[in-house]
Amino acid sequence: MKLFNTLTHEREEFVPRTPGKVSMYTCGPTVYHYAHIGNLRSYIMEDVLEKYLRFTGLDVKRVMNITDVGHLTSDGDTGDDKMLKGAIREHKTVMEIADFYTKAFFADCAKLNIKTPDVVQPATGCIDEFIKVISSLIEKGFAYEAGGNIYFDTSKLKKYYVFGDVTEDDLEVGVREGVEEDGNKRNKADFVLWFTKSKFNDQELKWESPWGLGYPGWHIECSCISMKYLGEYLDLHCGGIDNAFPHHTNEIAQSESYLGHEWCKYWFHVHHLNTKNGKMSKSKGEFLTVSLLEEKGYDPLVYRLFCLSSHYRKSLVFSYENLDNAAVAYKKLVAKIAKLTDEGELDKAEYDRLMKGFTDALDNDLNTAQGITALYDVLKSDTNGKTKLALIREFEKVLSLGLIEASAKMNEANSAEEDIPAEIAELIEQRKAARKAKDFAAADAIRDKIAEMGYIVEETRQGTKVTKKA
RNA sequence: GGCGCUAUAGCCAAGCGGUAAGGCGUGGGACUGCAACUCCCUGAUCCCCGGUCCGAUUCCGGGUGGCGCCUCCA
Repeated sequence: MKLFNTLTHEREEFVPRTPGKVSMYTCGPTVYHYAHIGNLRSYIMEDVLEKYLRFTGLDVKRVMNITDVGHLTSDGDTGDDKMLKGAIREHKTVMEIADFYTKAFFADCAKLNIKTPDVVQPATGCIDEFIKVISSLIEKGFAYEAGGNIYFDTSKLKKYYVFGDVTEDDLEVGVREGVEEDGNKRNKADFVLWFTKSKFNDQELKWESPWGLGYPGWHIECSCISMKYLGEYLDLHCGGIDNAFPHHTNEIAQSESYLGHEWCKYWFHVHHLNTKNGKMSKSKGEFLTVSLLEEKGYDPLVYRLFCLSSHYRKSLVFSYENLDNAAVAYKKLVAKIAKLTDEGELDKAEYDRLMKGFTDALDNDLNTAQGITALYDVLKSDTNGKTKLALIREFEKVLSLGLIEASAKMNEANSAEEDIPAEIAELIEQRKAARKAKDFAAADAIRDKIAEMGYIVEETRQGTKVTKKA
């Protein structure tokens, strides 16, 4: 398959280093608050990528970190610790906060049919690895101590800004409000590997290190966790586009300096979910969660469909109007699939043709929008139900929209007339009689009454249909 | 200011040199007591200006707009 590689700015054929095997790393959440649906867009698209790689027969090992320490609101020694802030906000300990929001994150993922990675590693579980790598970086001359902290020296690199053609002078410092420069740094782009001097006397999580009691910087965890589980070479690193700089740039700097060779070949970045006012972000305050969508009556999988109907490398504007659009499309899709039966012989030629439509789409830089179209093409084909269902089941291994399950549920609801309470059944009989007598006012009144009792009456081509309200 | 991504119908969106997929909505129709469901029909000189080419939405150059990053972010 072809993937756009942020490192080269080109669509490249994805060729893993070891034939048949893929080592894949994903930057996980900082567990100081709920994930919002913008965060989850990235995880949805990465999930599709992982599943498609598996679909094509590759053996994927995927690792994700959980940031539960060291993520400051600024990368100098000045920012607040996000975890600590969360703990203060909720009057809990940092570890309680981490535990709570880690669980919440995976619960949201489960609702969105996002598979849990093979390895999930909290940063606090790898302190020894961090110390090992930082020590080596100091030894090799890539890191220095200043003001009690250990910094990575970006001036020692041949090339630091790997994702864009920039020099240090091009960068404006303090563009964002509230960012202070750390005077300990030798170079503007240097970043902290290990903190010992911190203005937080109440920093709860501290570890012994050769440089004193302290805690790790944010960037070091991803490099170390990746290397611990996936070795010296990484095929694919994923994350949100906002992490390209500085986070991923710093990861590359420290990893390659430590290893002495190229580290990761392909970089996959998902673009943002925006509102009319720009990027949805936690620091701006207002943000949408999966639970909130559920409260408003949306199936989380409708949001997944919404994400899949756009390309991952395009910013996507969220609005309820757009989500409603997806909700209707989802419902219709499910209804169409529910009508299919597993009858007939598999039509091999048509199966292959339609399958090709799907794989061509996904092979083309994970074009999920086109993949959804391939799904519609299946439904519109004049082939038999067996062939269609076989294809849909295969597509669903990648799309994971829960279409088969939802259509089965729909069929169940349709055939569950025996579960209708006797009083409802009685009303339906009354309504039938009223309709027969052309007393439509009475019939409509009864229908309203039934609706109040939680059931929906519809006249279909097959006759009166009664379903329980969702 | 620098760097990156992007610009296609009311909305979402595909398209990778040979004269514009798909979804939602709208309007019309079939069906229906009504409604819902379902089915059929319905819409675009592809941001602008140059260039390359027999031919450009597609490639190149230059604009303009949107979004992102430039030490919190997925």
